[in-house]
Amino acid sequence: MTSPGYDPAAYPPFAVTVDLVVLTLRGGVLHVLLVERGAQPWLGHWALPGGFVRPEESLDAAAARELAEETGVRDVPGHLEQLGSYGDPDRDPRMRVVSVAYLALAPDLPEPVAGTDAARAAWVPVADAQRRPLAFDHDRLLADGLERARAKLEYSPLAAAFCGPELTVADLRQVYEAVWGRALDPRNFHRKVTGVPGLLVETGRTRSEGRGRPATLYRLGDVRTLHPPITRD
Amino acid sequence: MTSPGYDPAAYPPFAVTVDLVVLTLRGGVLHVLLVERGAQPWLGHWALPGGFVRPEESLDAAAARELAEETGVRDVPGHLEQLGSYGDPDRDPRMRVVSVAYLALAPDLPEPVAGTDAARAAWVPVADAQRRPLAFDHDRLLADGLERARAKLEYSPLAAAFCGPELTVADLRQVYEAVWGRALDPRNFHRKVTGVPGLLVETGRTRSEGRGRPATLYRLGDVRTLHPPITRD
DNA sequence: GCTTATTCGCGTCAGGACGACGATAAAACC
DNA sequence: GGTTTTATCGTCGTCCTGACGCGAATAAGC
Repeated sequence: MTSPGYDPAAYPPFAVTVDLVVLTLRGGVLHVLLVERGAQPWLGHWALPGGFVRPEESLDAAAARELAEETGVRDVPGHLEQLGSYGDPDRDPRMRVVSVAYLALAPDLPEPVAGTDAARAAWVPVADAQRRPLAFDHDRLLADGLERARAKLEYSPLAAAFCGPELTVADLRQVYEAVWGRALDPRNFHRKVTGVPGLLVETGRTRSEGRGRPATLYRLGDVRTLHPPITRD
Repeated sequence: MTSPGYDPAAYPPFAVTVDLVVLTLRGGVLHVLLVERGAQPWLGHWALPGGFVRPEESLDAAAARELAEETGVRDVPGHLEQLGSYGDPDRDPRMRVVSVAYLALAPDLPEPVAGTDAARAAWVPVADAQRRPLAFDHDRLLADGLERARAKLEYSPLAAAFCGPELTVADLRQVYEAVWGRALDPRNFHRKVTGVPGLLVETGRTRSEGRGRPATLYRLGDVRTLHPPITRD
């Protein structure tokens, strides 16, 4: 709530940024979008992409804009949601910064383009990204984003955000296996996914991936929550 | 992430506040803490309590400080977690404000004290609070906080945050019924709650509420997640 | 063409959790 | 003592689960 007696001297202004945890699937492996910092502090370290919120844009709009800029794709398909805010007083030595983190899930995208403030940008396997120390508190942002994604796969159709508009049951299963880091029984997974009413709509066509029986092609239905959920235990 | 070429003219500063959705149980009815605004804008309207984040405190610390100030209790027992951030450009006509919302769950507390910037403060039944238009975008904050609380009761021991250190199964059930707004079968609820390993630890004593058989008194165990969950369907 | 490997999709089975509800236990109230 | 109230335990049929067998439909090798 905004106090009526706002005194700019007593409450110095904050800088507000958005940081993005962008996840995608490349060759069955979960990747996260990272940029290499080209300036102090944390010069040379890998960091999550992000930037300042502009005066006239909402937080969601700022996240969407940054996502498009950093991936080089105009309208990024997939999913974008707020993750949380991180504003410890010493997270940036230069000034007081509050960062609003966003989680993005996208299908496989082309190689990213480095922004003006980054030396380079790349898709990094999540396992590698978690091994190296990231800039600022981005280790925690990444961990929180991963946990959010893992939890949401259980009760939402969000796994489809990693796929194109038409997908097979095996596509979905590959997403779950990559995000959860665990193999799933193809037969039980097939039963559960096709058992959620309204989740998958048959297109009538099939897709052959080379070897094996062709898989039925589905479009995503309009359900928002999975009943019953796909549990991880 | 923070750009090296930060230009204060290009990126005017933001005010950062914390707003609190404080829920408690009073007489079996879910209440939320509201304050009546004593200044423009939204003078005379009810709003969620909150205030500015100070230069040297973290977001969590600011939320805890405001919670203590607005309730008048030094160390508020219960639970406090971040809900999300709300920063639409026009949410406050005076300046660009980003508000970090927090959700607090507390046992029954004394009547609140009005802060300096509020005409008065009161516990308001949630059903009443949702009927009147709250200041700023606080309708949405309240709705989001309620949904978060309802969802978290399913898979976390958070319902105990509404109770004291010693509680009965009926106490817990009353929390679930008040938050979900739905009657639950006492027998099935008892089986489910006592069936979660490590959730409830017997104290060996009982508590009599007047009529009826005395209930076993429990302390909360140290489980973080409920396996299996208490579902609402 | 025939076999083999591979993937897809369906079916079976036992175990566990569910909602609905009957039955018993231990207190207060009349 | 009898009734009411609340707590706790038990039963039953249904549904979801993981483990796993099996046929169907394709590509690759011979």
